[in-house]
Amino acid sequence: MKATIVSPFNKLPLSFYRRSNVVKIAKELLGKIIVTTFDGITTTGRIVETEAYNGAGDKASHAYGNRRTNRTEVMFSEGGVAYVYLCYGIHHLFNVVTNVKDTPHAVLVRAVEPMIGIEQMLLRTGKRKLDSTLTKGPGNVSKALGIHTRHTGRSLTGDEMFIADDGYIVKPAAVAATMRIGVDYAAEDALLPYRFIVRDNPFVSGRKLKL
DNA sequence: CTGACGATTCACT
DNA sequence: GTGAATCGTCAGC
Repeated sequence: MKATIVSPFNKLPLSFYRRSNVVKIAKELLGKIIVTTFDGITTTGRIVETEAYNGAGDKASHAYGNRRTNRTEVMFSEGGVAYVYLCYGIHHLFNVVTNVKDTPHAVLVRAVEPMIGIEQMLLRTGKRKLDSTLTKGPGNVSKALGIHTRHTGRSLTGDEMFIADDGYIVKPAAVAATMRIGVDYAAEDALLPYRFIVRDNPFVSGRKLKL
C-alpha cells in the first residue's frame, strides 16, 4: 500500500456511519484516511487495522448490556462522532461511533499508515525516525495524530477530525479477518472475527498472520 | 470515599 | 516472555 494520495479527499458523509452493520463498516474503513487538524497542524494516516464493537450484545464492548455511564454515553450517540477513552491511564484510544442514536456501535482504529505530517507525528511521539512503530497499535495511532480524550464526542464531519476517501481501494484478497486483540475477558465473544487488517502491511499490530 | 482494573506499550530478561 | 507505568472510571460500601 503506497502512502500516496490517489485523488482529492472526500469527507465520508454521515450516511456512511449511520448504517446498522458495524462489522461491515469496520471492514470498509480499511484504506480510508483519518485527517486531524489541531492548532492548524494537519496530520493524516491511512487506516490499515480496525475492530468492530457490536453494541449491547457484545461482551467485549464497553456498552455491553446497554451499560450507560458518563464515559460510554457517547457510544449511544448518532453515528459519526469520535469515542476516545483512556486505557491503562496512559493511552488514548480512538473509536468511530456508528449506527443510530441509542445503538452503541463503534469501530476501534488500531493502526494507520502515516501520510501527511510525519514530522509532526515524530514530534508528538518523541520518535527520531519513521518506522512501523509510529502508528502501530491504537495507543500509538492517537498519539501520532494528536487525538486525546478531550476529543470524545467530537464530530467526524467537522474540520478538526474527519475520515476521508481518496479513491484508494484495498483489494478484497488483501483483507483478513481475525479475532480481536486484548478482549479475553469477553469469553466466547473474544473469538468473533471482528478485527480487520490489511495483509502484510508493516503497520498492522500484533504478530504476523500465518499463511 | 475506596480500591481494582483496563479495547496498551515499552523496556528488560 | 514478564512486569511496570499511570489515572480515569466504575462498582460497592
